[in-house]
Amino acid sequence: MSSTEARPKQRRRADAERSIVRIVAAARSCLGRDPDATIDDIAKAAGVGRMTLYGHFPNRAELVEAALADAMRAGDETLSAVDLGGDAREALTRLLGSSWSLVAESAALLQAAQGVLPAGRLRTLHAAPAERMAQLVRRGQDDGVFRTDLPVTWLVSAVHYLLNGAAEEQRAGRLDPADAAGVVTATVRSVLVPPAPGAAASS
Amino acid sequence: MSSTEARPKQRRRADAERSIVRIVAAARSCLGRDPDATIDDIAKAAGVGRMTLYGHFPNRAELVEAALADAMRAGDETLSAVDLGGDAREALTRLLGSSWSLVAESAALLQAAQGVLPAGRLRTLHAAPAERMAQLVRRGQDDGVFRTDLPVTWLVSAVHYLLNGAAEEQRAGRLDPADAAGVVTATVRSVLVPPAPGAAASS
DNA sequence: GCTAACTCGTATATTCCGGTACGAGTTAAA
DNA sequence: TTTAACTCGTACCGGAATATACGAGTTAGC
Repeated sequence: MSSTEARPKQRRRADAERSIVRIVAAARSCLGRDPDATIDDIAKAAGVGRMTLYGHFPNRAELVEAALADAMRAGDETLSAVDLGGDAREALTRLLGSSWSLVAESAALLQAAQGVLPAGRLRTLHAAPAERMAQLVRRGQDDGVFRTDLPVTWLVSAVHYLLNGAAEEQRAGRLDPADAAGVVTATVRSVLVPPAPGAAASS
Repeated sequence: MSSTEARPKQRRRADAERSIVRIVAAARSCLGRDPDATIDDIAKAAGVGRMTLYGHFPNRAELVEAALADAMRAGDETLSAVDLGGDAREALTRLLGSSWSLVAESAALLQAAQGVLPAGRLRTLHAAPAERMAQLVRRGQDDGVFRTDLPVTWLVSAVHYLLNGAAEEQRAGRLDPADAAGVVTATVRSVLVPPAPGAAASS
């Protein structure tokens, strides 16, 4: 229910539309690098005056919300192209392959949003990709290839934390970007696949 | 090389000693809840004036460093009591059992430190527990019960992210504190134990 | 070409927080 | 008991960042 830019139908001049697009893009890029980039930084990166920015976004919170929403929308779009049929484990590999780059790009953005957005707002924002993953997990469970001894919500969260953690490692230079995707999928897979039955060490 | 409180040998009056202890404890508690608690909050929580605090810690950074160092020292102490012998998987369970509560308490503290401390400083601070875990992982690998297809540094990091993630889930009320420890160990175990050999779905 | 929408600089207010200055009162310890 | 260490309030400075005020110039769209 934001009053400014969340109206796609609202009549606006073409240049204003262009400005908004550039601002949101700049916000994604800047916040993707530094979670607490300043409004000024973003405006500069967008090639626009700070005042122009304020003309479209009443405050910082609504700006990062718009940026995050845009990133999620774009991400969900790419993800929707992934074929989730067939063996759930292979589908997982495909889904992660597409997800990884997206997460790596906007991990810091999410962190930025975390400090500004009203908590629950965040969850609704990335409910879509989370649900996509949850569905895949459930199907894998039904097919008997994914573990059922842990709650689905936790499994999805765990995947989320592993992805974001890997993004951080990569940004810190402790994880070679070339290996990253493979490492992530291998790790996540072993979280979802049921533990080897005979390998139990204790009760 | 800090000049204020990092001298255990320095002659100080008993009440000063007491103040410092209370301040550090308050810092751990406050920052453990809110990563950007203000200096004033901490002073109040310690039942001490802000000026007293500044009398012992020249600036915020050194305060959080002291708090983190104290938390790590205490943690490392408890962890050193854990028997890491025997089957590596059982040792892992024991180690996680002791680690979990510690992590859950000071997850936010670490986040606070992340934004203030000079990057590398952080790593040296919790080098001890990380090394402890790394050693266990390596031994498990040598014994053939832990996977060897991923770099040890990543495995340790992954465990770290899972622990902190679980702490966050618990704090958000999405993970029952009663189940948490079990869930965490089950998840971590499946990350470290080699993937079931026959279960591979694709190349 | 007229008008409203848009751009955008500068200047300023505000808020918050960290850190300093000063100084008086209090207490531990020789 | 004397002294130095410690406590601690109040007030202030400074920086950084968000947000507002004003007003002049520019441009899209009818």
